[in-house]
Order: sequence, then C-alpha cells, then structure tokens
Amino acid sequence: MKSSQQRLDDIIAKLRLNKFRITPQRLAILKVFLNSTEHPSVERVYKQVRADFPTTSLATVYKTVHLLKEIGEILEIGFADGRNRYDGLKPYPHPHLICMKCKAIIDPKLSNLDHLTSEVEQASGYQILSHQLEFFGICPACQKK
Amino acid sequence: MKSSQQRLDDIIAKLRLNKFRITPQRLAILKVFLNSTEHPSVERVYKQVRADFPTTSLATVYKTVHLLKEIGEILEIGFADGRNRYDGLKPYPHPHLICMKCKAIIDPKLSNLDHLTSEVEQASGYQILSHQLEFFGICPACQKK
DNA sequence: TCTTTACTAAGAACAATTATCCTTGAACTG
DNA sequence: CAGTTCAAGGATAATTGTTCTTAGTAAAGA
Ligand SMILES: [Mn+2]
Ligand SMILES: [Mn+2]
Ligand SMILES: [Zn+2]
Ligand SMILES: [Zn+2]
Repeated sequence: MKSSQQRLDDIIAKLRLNKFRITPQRLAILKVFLNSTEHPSVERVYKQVRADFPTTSLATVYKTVHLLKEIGEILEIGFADGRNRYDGLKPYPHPHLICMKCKAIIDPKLSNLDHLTSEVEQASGYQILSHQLEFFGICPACQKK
Repeated sequence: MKSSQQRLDDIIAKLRLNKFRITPQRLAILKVFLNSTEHPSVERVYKQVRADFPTTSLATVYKTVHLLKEIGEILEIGFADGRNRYDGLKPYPHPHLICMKCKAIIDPKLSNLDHLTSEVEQASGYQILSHQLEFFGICPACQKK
C-alpha cells in the first residue's frame, strides 16, 4: 500500500508532466481527497478547503475535480439526484454500499467482479470499458434508530 | 410471460385500488412504457405521448413517472448527468449494459446476483434494500464506425 | 345538484453544474 | 531576480433536468 505522501508526490509529478500548474488551491483540494475515506461531495471538499483558503471559489473545486477525474486520480460516484461523491483513494471502478438514511458510503469487501464483466462481454458483443455497482440499504447505526 | 394487455389491466386495477384516477394521459404514458424495450427517457415518453395528446405537459409526465415508480411498476435507471431512463417491462433491479456512444441500453443475460447481495450484507451489517449495476461500453454497431 | 377531491397544464422555482469574463499568479526566460 | 505569458482562479450568470405552485377542470360522492 502506497503511502498518502507518495501518492501525492506521484500525482503532482503527473500534473507537471502534463503541463498543469501546481497551485495552492489544487494542492489543498487534492489533499482533501487523499485524506478522506468517506467519499466526499464537491460541497464537502469546498467547505474543507475554505477552512484554509477562504477565497477559494466553488467553480475552482468543480474545475479541479474535473481535472483529477480526467487524469484518472479520483473516481466519480454519480447519482441521479445530483449528489455526486468522489473516491480519491481507489480511483478505479469498485462496488459501493450506500446508506439511504445518512448517505454514508463505504467500500464493501467483495470478491472480484471481472468474471461478470467478461461474461457480459461474451454474451453481448459489447466492448466493456467500465462498470458501476451500488448497493443501497441501511447502515448498522441507522438501523438502531 | 404475462401479456402486455394483462399487465396493463393489472396496473390499472392497482391504481384504482389505491384511489388514483385513470386519466387518458396516464394511460398513454403507461402504454409507452409497456411497449418499449429500449428503456426510454422522460423526454422520449413525452414526445411519444404528445403525438396522441398534444397538450400534455412535461410536468405531467414527470409526475406519472414518479407515481409509477412509487407503486413499483417501472424501474428508474438513474444517471448522474440527469438523463434518467426507465424500464417498464422489468420493474425490479437488474443489470444494464449501456453504449457510451449511441446511449442504447439493453438487458444483458447474466447469472443471478443475489449471492453478491447477501455476501455484502453479511460482511457489512448493512440491511440491503436494492442495488444498481451498470456496464458501460461500445455496442457492436458503434464498434464498426 | 352541490360539494369535495384529485388531476392537469403552464410556468416559476430549484439546485447542481458549467460557462463567461476579467484578474491573478505559476512557471519559464534570460 | 525581473519580465513575460498564458493557464488558472474568482465572481457570478447561464444552463438544465426536475420539482413545486397555482389556478382551473373533471370526476366521484352526498
Ligand atoms: Mn470507494
Ligand atoms: Mn432493463
Ligand atoms: Zn446510515
Ligand atoms: Zn452504440
């Protein structure tokens, strides 16, 4: 498991390589992603960054999220109701488990799904590029209420 | 396999039972869903209904979609970009295969996923109520271009 | 018939995201 | 270290899919 610091350095190197500027705002946003296990929303990231950089605009967060998505360093978990969430720790397709009450999102342990993908690919003739799997339910904490 | 007509009658009975009125608009919208294998969008349904009822408003379609979702007779396939699609033929969770170019959506044949659900339920302590699984790729027709 | 309630059409409101436009500052040059 | 340049940031308007509100209509019930 790569350290958070190492990961940060790698992404910075990748940004430099692609001629993207390393700005304080980008660094701040990036750090939020690399230190969040809770799959934060844009709004969440914005609030956190504002704590250190009070002038940061929401548009900048959106732009940076877009950039990080583009270079494959964060994963977008898209929801129909427009409350997208992001995973900066595992930026590749993997299942998610969502509490319908408190909106907590965790990564469930689950056996690999590659066989499913190839099963579908074989049967359909589609060339499959990615997938998204979400389970919706009630978390243990919310069940108690 | 229940006939489309039988299904329509059943849903009408269910609506009546729950004191919802059977209006021409609702019937028209319902029929579009029961005769579409292509997972239509709200906009698509709207256009189709307008052909027979030119004064129908988009809001009515949204409301009817909401109602049919509520009573469990259509399945919403939610997308983050706000282009939701619906399945009136199989109104229960099942995988979908989406072409990223032409946006075609089909139901891939795929072995049952219940074991996955219980695997996650066991390991996490969450009570799982539903799930959503999508594969994104390029359909055979679009691959040729 | 009179009353009550559900429903529809139209358009306003809403909320997340994107575009615009001007200003700023990161990175490169010498 | 300047000086230069153009990508990036800040502020805010526009967009877009969806939901809400309102006022009018039609059906059901007394
Ligand atoms: Mn995750
Ligand atoms: Mn389907
Ligand atoms: Zn919860
Ligand atoms: Zn296609």
